Amino acid sequence: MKTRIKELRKAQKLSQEELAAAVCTTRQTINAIEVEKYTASLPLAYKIAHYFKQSIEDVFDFSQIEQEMRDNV
Amino acid sequence: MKTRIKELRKAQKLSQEELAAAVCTTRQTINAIEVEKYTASLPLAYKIAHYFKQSIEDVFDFSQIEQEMRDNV
DNA sequence: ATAATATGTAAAGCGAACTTGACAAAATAT
DNA sequence: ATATTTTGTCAAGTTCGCTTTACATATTAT
Repeated sequence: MKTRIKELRKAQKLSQEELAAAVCTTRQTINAIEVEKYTASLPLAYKIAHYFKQSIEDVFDFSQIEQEMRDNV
Repeated sequence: MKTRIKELRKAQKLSQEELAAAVCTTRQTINAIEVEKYTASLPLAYKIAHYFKQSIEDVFDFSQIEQEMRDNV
């Protein structure tokens, strides 16, 4: 799933490790989410979005899911 | 995690099975989320919230997570 | 140029999210 | 009262999110 995490993180000049610490997870988890290796859990998605003072919908891109629902997959 | 799913579902007079079909999952999964047996994934949370034309933050209750972050757990 | 920091990735392992099939109890309809 | 629908739950199995450890490469600082 595409996200704006890298963009928001860079804007604050934070490393993956610093963001990880801020949301109580590991650098590898942040990296995996940024490079779309897997999708964040709901609680982690909330922590990340909230850290950047944004809504989950603003940080995570659900257009593919909407597409799936349109296609009734 | 507490949610407003049951409340929203009842307001529309939907069964768990009907909601499940609408968001492409199973009755058991909807039930498990309603009775807080486990937490929805991010994509499923989006589908459910979107189905009710609400934001994820409006349907799912993150107050416990905010509490944890305050307590720095 | 070299040291330090940041990023990408991989493997092994654990628990959580989800599925399918099934059964019983509760609620609703006839 | 009885049939139907709805809800709760359980067990077994699969996949996914996440952690830890580790190593290699890339970027930045001195």
